[in-house]
Amino acid sequence: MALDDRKLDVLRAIVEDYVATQEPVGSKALVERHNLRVSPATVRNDMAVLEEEGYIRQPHTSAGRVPTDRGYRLFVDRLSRVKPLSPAERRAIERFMDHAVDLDDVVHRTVRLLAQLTRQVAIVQYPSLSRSTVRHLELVPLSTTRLMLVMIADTGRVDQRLVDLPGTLDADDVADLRRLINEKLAGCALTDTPPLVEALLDEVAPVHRPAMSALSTVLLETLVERKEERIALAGTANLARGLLDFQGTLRPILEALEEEVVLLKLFGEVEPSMTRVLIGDENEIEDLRTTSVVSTGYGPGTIVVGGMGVLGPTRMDYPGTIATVRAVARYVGDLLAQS
Amino acid sequence: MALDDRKLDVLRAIVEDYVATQEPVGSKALVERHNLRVSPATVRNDMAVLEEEGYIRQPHTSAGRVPTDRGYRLFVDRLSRVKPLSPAERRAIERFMDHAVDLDDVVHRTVRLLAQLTRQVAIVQYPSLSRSTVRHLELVPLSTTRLMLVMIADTGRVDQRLVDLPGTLDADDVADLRRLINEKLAGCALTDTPPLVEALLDEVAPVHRPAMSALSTVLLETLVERKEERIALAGTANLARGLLDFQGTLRPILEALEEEVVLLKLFGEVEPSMTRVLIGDENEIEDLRTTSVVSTGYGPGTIVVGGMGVLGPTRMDYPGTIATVRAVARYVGDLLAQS
DNA sequence: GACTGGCACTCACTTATGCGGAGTGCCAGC
DNA sequence: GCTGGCACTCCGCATAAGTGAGTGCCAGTC
Repeated sequence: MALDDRKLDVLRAIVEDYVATQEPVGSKALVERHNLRVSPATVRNDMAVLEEEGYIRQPHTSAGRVPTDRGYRLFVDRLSRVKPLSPAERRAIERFMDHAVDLDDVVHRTVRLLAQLTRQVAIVQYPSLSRSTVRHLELVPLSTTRLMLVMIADTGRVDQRLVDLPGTLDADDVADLRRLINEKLAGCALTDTPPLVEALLDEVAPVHRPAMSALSTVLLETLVERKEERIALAGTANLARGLLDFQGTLRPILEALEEEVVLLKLFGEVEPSMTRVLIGDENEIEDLRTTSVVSTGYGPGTIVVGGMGVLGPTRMDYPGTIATVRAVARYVGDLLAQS
Repeated sequence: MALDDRKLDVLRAIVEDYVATQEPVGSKALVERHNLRVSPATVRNDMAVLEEEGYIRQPHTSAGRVPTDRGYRLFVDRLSRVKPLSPAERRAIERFMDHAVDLDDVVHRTVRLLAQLTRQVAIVQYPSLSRSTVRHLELVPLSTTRLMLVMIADTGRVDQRLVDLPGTLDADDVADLRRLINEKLAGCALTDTPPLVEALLDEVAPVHRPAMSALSTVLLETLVERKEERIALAGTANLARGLLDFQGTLRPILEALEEEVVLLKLFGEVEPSMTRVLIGDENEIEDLRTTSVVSTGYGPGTIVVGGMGVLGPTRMDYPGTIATVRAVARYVGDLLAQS
């Protein structure tokens, strides 16, 4: 059954009021606050239809109506326009982000900024190794039998690992190895490196085979296997604000948020410059079924190196949140493009 | 007024019962559960004295007694022995920590381990830069006018910063600079470096003065000013478990926990192998006055490179928590000593 | 003097009962 | 198809009464 325009208006009004007041909204209040040009009784009839279709529901008989997940979905898809950010917000983003000194700082600032602007929980994925390329590999001798391998990715991310050598190497040997691995690997996408690393063994002088072998093992681990993608989180205190939203469910939500693996799922398939909205039930993760997630990919230009987003009660200001997430993601993308 | 032994026994019993049940404890229940060899009436008299002295209090007339912060303090100082860890716990520590691959991993595992074992919020400070020494400085040319400075500390911690050069440098120039700064700075305690960095300017060929100047600015920032000490946090979900403990105060606590500056205060003056217990009111931080913090320093051998601890309701199992924090800190210290 | 049993009292917590109000569904009329 | 009117439902809140754990105090005992 098709919903006529007025019914959609009613739904929109219900969502907006409920989001604002957090209280079930009744027909009378509705006509007063929005200038629907009809009487409460008419609105009630519309509401009955909307309820039948599953877009709203009553917490109990003779209470006002509350949007269902399905109702929010319709609202997000068809009834709302993304609100442009206020100049103040734009300025806040610039002011806050422009002081970032390195990647770590960028990520930290981003996540805190998002949490602050949206007043929800913010989640930012560090630029993912698997989507970046090697900028430089550094070998630092710690002793004659021990190296530290430092990998610098083009996103600015730095990873380091210890390498225990089977034999000893002097400074010149290390320099040779350093030159060699950079020659072969610098500039490659991380995902392309494994065969190149294998090939390295043949390039090296026989004396250095064992060392190279130890090194390449660690290289592979660092470059590929170590998928362990990092996540930054902020604003969990905002969950406690809406205590009404999460009656007894706060605990499992906090627990889910501490599991990095779980969070990474949220960004599973972030698409370039696409904002994704996951509402309540739609969430794969059981414990997050009472929440909504607004997420997007980010990165320099059109490339996506990671995801960021916010998580809050299904009762959230979708247009505002979507706008904020997009704006921040774009800004961080530009920042990464510069460096 | 001195408290005789039995009164102390009563206090101990009250603390233990209250910690276990989370409910005000009455005189009758007390004699039943602990074999104090006296009647409830006698216990009541003792309780009256303890209350007068401020060690316990009644939530309301005709309720059982609850320990005050002062009561916990006495308990911790004089009435409890640190519980030895169970073999299972020891094994858990080893099993969990031995898979750590680098410093980041050590810290992450430590904080999660602590949270899990104590069922509280765990806080671990990354090995602090200011207490460590420079192991190696690396310069990586990103373009002819841009370098990445990577500092490796003896604790395994790695920091990086971008350096924009006023002019251009080729690979050999960079190599020269690298050699120079390592010659002068490697092995120094970070706190000792500022004068050495100043001196660097005179050591360098006049052509490279401007470059060195830019570099030394960043060096100073990285080595010293950048006190921004990092913190890892886990187990915030455990706060929600004791919802009874933190009625409306959960939000401010979560907020305080997100402020790294606040957390660092907790470790302000960690002392070597000293476990510090901060109970309720004793905490400097307003919002954390309803919580207790058990913290200790850690590091290789007797050196302290950072702090770790747990935070929970004042109603916590102090002997168990203290034992766990100590054991984990010692284990991590040993781990750092090895590398 | 220290401990005990007894007893009256206090006060949170629970259950029962009543009431007001917001909101609904339905219907007859325009 | 919209509206005003009306009876009905049920939540939320307040008041009232009952229950019980726990106390403070006192007089009595060892």
